[in-house]
Amino acid sequence: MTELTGLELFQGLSEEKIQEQLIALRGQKATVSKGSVLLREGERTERCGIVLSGRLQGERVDEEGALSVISTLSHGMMFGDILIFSDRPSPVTLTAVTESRVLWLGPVDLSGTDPRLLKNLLSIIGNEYWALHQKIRYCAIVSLRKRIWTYLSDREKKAGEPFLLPFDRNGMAAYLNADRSALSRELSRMRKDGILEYHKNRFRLLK
Amino acid sequence: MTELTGLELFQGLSEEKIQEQLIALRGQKATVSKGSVLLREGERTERCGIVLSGRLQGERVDEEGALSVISTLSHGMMFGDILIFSDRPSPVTLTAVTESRVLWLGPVDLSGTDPRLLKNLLSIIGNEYWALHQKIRYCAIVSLRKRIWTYLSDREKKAGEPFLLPFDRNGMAAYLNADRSALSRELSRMRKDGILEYHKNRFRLLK
DNA sequence: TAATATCGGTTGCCGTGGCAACAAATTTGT
DNA sequence: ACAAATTTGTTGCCACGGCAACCGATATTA
Repeated sequence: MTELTGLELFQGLSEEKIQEQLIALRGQKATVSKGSVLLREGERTERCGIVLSGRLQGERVDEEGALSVISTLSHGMMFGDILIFSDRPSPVTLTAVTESRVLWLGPVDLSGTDPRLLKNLLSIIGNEYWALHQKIRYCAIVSLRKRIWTYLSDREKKAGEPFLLPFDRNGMAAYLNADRSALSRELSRMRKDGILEYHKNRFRLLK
Repeated sequence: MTELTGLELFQGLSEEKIQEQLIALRGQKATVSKGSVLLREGERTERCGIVLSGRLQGERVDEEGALSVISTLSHGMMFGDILIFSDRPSPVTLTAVTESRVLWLGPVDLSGTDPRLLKNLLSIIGNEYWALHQKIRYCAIVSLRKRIWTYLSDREKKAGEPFLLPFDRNGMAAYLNADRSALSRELSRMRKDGILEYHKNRFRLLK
């Protein structure tokens, strides 16, 4: 169970306290297979969760069937946490991109939770809210090249020099709200212009 | 002070309880003049607030100077609430579109707040998160006409038959991430095609 | 009421990028 | 190792919509 002590939600709690809270929060681990759906767009949920391993993806398909990727979740990240206290249904479908292990939590009773945990939760929520604003920032950029560049720059700032994206080209296009072939074309142009190098999902920005 | 009892944050609290919490939350009312800035993009804040009257707008200007409107806030809506518990800076600049009155709250000490108020806060946060997802949904629609239509449909669902938008054309374009003249053109076409009527910011959808 | 500013509509130009179709490269399964 | 499937790159076409420029209408101030 020591794999839980590193999670942001449990920051500042002792091992024993975590175990205690885990019971109060009705925590239980589960393994989900690649492609399975954890949460469906439009459905209410009383449970949230934390990714222990693997990768999840928040996505939505419009009426024409076009896929739009909203977020990707990897180790330590939470999902559904903002929704369980509201009566709103999930705005995205949460899918496992790879086989993953998750810690399910809930239904949550606020009165039983440690105030430190609550503080951690609010901080996590702030981060998710921030990430969503980033996504909006990308969306708002009209020029595809600038959109790509802004996104890659942000990733580089976070991950440093040559970095990996959590996407294949389809996913990247779906996240950046672009046509896949247009994305490929623009990446080629940018490479030809000498402002970046890449191979598959490994990128390095020049200049 | 009875104007506070209707606010979502104070739902379920008695008048006296509200007064008590107001002190704990360091609440104070203020009037802000049209055009003034309540919160600047990139700055941290320890205070949040509730709109009592008037209208605020969350916006951002990109490096080319193009304005992008992220959200509009009117009576009863909160701002900054998600940020005060996280170390993230504000992703938007919050501006008063009209002269407005706001109730400032904070710095907030979690331990001093009523659990019902906390529950209300989490519900409000859920709604804001949801609204941001709506905004992303609009952003993700490539066709301008469909983007406009989706937005207007949502407004109609909420407000019914002929409804008013909280925008002039510039604001509407900035919210829908479009060029103003392109928006005007498309609205004209849609009117000619007989799928909507409008005059200034009053709209009615047909079909 | 004239003068000025703001706001909304219209139109021509033309580049970006969506779309489709195909080819090459890489991965997966048997 | 071969075949099938998936992923990625390339290219031609062309429409959507950004951009600029202009005009009329409405609102604001002197």
